[in-house]
Amino acid sequence: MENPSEETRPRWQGLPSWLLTQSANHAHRLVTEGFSAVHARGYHYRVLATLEEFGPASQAALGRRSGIHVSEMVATINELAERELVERAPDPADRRRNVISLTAAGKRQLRRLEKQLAERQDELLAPLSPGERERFAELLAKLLDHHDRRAGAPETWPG
Amino acid sequence: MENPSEETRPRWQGLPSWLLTQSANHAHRLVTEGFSAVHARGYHYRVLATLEEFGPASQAALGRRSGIHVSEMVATINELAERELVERAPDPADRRRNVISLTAAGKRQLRRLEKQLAERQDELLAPLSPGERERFAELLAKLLDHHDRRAGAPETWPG
DNA sequence: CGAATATCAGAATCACTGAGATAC
DNA sequence: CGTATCTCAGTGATTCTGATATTC
Repeated sequence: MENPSEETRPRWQGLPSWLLTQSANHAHRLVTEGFSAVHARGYHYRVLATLEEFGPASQAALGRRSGIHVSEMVATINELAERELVERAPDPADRRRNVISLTAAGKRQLRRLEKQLAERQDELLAPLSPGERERFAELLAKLLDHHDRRAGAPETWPG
Repeated sequence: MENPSEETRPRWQGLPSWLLTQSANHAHRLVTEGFSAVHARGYHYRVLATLEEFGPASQAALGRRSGIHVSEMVATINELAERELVERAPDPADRRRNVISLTAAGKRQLRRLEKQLAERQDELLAPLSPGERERFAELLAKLLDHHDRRAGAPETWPG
């Protein structure tokens, strides 16, 4: 009964939704590994990148721009501030707010994270030719564009 | 500061790993919704489909074939048995084991689940032409095949 | 004895909800 | 007053690990 080389493939393994979610698991794992190699997680990268792109901002604004839930943002900023990768200062113009800004060390960490990210993309796409990679990204973008229009993007990622 | 139409797209939104994980979230959501429309979850489908495909089996064998963890299997079979979609009987030949088998009601439920699944695949792939859908599945299969060889498939899915 | 089976309890991760205090 | 911000506690879903008892 316990045949080690199982006879058939379960029927669902050809379904697009299965292929997609399984591939995404691999992608998630690769990226998470890359981040944790420099002692970070996905939220750290997203906050640092958003800060570099849009400049200093309140935690709420950062959350909107990076797609991170406000209550997650608190913990994320705690972690980044503790390592002095960002600075958290009260906003003199609006005392409800903290102004979060990128430090020099934060910028250096962002460079490391981007290096990891690039390497892991390459690892993820290893079996595909350059043409296939392009086609793959196009198809995914088309799919995502369609579904994001029908329901605001949920925004999940390695953590 | 809180411009409602945000200026630029964050840089990571073009990354294959991002596109893939976001698309997978949509796929996961669609399939989960489909299953819950008939009061089921992914594990239920997988167990029922595996039973139909391979016949009655112990919980451990079912787990290996469907990629469900043994300890998850207990709860899953509890849920299915309570609704009489499967039968759980002690194995006279090996008293450690339960023999799980599909009931007529379970087979009917499996048909409903497969109908949902087909519909949701279609919804997922809506923006793609038939040719694109084929190409998409090929690329995903190629990716998955590569990575599954390097690390035994983790097997996650709607639940 | 070691290995397999079924069960249960608990940990880790992830994203969210809800409530509170403060400030606009 | 209603709304926004920051914080924290807790929920629910998901997937493991570990421990136990039983049987092979």
